[in-house]
Amino acid sequence: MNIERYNARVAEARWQRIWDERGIFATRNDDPRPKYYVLEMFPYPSGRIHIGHVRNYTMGDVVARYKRAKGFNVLHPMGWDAFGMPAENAAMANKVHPREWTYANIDAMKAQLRLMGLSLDWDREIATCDPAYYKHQQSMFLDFLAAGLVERRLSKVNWDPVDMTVLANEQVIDGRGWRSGALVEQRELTQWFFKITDYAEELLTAIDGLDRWPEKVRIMQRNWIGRSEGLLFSFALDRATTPNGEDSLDVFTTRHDTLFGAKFLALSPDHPLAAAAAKKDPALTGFISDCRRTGTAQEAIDKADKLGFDTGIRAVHPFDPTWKLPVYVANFILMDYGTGAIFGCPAHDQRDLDFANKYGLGNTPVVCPEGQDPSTFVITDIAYDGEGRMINSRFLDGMTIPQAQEEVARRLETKMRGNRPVGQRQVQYRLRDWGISRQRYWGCPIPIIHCPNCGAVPVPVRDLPVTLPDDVSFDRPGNPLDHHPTWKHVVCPQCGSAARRETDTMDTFVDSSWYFARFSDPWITDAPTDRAAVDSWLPVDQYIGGIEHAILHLLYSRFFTRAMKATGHIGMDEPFAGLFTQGMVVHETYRKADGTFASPSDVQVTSDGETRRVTLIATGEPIEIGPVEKMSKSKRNTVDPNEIVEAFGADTARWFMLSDSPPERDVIWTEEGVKGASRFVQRIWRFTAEVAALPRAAQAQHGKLGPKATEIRRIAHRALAAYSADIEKLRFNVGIAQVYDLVNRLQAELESARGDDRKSPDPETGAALFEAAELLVQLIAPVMPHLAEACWEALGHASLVATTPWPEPDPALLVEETITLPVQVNGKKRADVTVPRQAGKAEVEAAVLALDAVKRALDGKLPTKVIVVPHRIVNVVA
RNA sequence: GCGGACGUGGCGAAAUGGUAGACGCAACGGACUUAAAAUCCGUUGAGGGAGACCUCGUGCGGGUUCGAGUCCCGCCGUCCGCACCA
Repeated sequence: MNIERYNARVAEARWQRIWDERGIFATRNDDPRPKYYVLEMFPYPSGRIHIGHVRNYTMGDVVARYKRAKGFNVLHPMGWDAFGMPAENAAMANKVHPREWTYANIDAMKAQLRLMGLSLDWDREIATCDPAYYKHQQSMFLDFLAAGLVERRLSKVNWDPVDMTVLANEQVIDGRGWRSGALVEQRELTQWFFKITDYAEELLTAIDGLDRWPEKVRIMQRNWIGRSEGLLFSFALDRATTPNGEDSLDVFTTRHDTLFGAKFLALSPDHPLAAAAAKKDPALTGFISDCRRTGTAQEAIDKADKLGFDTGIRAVHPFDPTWKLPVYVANFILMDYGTGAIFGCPAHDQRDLDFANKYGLGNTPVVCPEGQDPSTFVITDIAYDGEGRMINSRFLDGMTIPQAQEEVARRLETKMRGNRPVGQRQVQYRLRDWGISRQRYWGCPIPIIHCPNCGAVPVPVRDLPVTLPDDVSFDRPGNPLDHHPTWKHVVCPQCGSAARRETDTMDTFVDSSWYFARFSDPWITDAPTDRAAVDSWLPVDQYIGGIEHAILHLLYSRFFTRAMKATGHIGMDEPFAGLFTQGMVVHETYRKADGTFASPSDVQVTSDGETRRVTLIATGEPIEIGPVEKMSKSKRNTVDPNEIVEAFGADTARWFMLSDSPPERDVIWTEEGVKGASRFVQRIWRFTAEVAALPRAAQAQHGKLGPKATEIRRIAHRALAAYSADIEKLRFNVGIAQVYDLVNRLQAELESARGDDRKSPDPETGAALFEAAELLVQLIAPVMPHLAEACWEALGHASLVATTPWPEPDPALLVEETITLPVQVNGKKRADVTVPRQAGKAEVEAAVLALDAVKRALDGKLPTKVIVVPHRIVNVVA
């Protein structure tokens, strides 16, 4: 029999067209079946899809297709995170308008995505740069403003001098802009902030409920929020020493137990008291500006010495009015954590110790480790931050750290200075409010008008959206909206006087903080969400994306969902019930003799026995194989999804993406692996065609099937059960191994049924193989949907496998009457024993002890114990 | 510094405390073919043995257990995140 090779290119186009024509992936909100919302993080329209997108969307698509077959009403939408700086950079470089550039990219990428055969509901496609989308973002901004969740304040900001914009703290990596890589400067600007810190505690505690999130991400979020409990208290200052008669200084500490080990106080260089003191002391002014210079450079922070400047101010110890402490300005104190001032206890904090040693301030240990003699406990270069008992601490002596903390807190809370207590317990967070103002054109305009009389006035809702002007120039750096001749000149909606439009746009992280909600009903025009739709679809059941969004995007989305709830746009707190972070696609690097890199598509890999050799196709030049690395333009180790689809088909790419590595781990893209997947495509096609041609008995009469047919059915149904469980758990690589194994076994059954003379199997076996082939096709359908349709058709079906319910394994086939157990003697495997499934312990034991191999292993010794783990293993102990 | 993950054949990897290495890749041997491609069959952790089999083996050292890749303690190594957070 001559079976034509499966032509992926022709078949894939055909089935994509058929799916399209029948509209089978369009999702209805009024579908009564249980919902399932699967979402992959939407892409930035950079121009071409990356192989990493292929991995991401394949995973989502497998889940979507599987859940659809399982009877769920599946929402699987796609959109575009379409605002952002690359569009402006392109505008500057190529004189193309950001809108044109963006939409051209969207068109190109959409065409690429379509080639992947993803079961997406394109009717719900959204782009965040569409006024129909950002209109609602503006209205929610105003709602948040009204609800007190937005604030405008003068703030020191991270200024990226290359991109000429403000960056969130999270966008500053090692002191450099996350996109430009430029050294970030500090500037003071008036900025809009979302008050995410109002939700710090809730965002933290709710992490406990995110039980389908990776533990890694949950920990990262916890650390980012950075809760710590401590004591806020004030030192009295010796007014004779302060610049303007200031009489107290607030500090925050988590180690109030060490108060009797205090040797100094330290202020941030940005602290108001430091500024006041600097006005009277030029040397201090110089010191402070030195601190600012080293402040942002990345390595400087690691290696910078602890530097301080004695202000001459003296503070009074809260438990001893005669005990005076020097107040320094120190370069390692952060203004935006706590109060921007600390007390230093050198014996029990390494930074304080470094500082004290440098300035000769000494140290007094106040916590002595258990078992150590306090009189010999001395601190020199290494601070002690472990547990122990209090020493040298007057009324605290002998207490544990928690006891001492409690005692100090209690005393300072009850001690009054003036009409307020000296201290109070406080919770501090590292999390800071989210500054969203960006001095860019290609973003969502902030709907505010600045009026000289009325201040910052919201744009009336009837005037939304505030749209971006089209006629902008990118000839000079800075914000084109600000340069625009007319756009910002408006009248105040309240008093009618000449006013100025806010020219800042929103951080693009705002755009991506609610798109998942918009997909629930992207058509509604008078509100961001339809409450019935959004509350029925959300939370997203399975969200899939890269680990790089573990903090920012996910935390912002969690905040935004709460803010939307507070303003009536959604009915829940958490947007993503299940989260999966997939690994990257990595590739070998190829380095030419001249040190430059060669692209995988320009080289040929050959293997002569032991060693793999790589040569440049064009010249035959030998190439050095470098380490496997993240794909990047600079290393040229990228592969183009289009080329892969062209050469092998989307199904092959999809299959390979999931087959080689666990999905959370990086997968190495190899030409050999892709070819292996491609071979398997042909193998399934051939097997299915062969089975379709077999004579087969009519269905049913399973009850009296012969052993051969029963075994075939058993193989198939077991694979079905195991595979389904693997897909449920997103263990795609293991599931795929099941499929390989299934085909191997079925092929072997087919060959053995044919016998040496290549005769056709009997009709009963043919029917069993046919059923097995049907199951096989259904199993592969989520991963290789086009091939599955083609095979399904070859098996004689007029229906689409994409709309066929997921098969259920026959429970009777999952158990056998006899089972084979491994037998161990003293923990080493010596034999197998086959016993009836229902065999009791005694029966199994007798069978095992009768085995020759067991007798031999026992070597005449008597067994002292026989452990029978039912259906698992037997261990004979002698 | 703090936090986390990981360490299994030549490679990617499997393995509810229960037969370590499923499955794939690569490699080797063979079949088919004038030949190649494609396909199919076999071998493939290390060592020993003609063979049935035996010994060793999951980074290192201990421990718990009838039984440990898996659990506990202590090291070593690699990767990731955060980082002067009081």
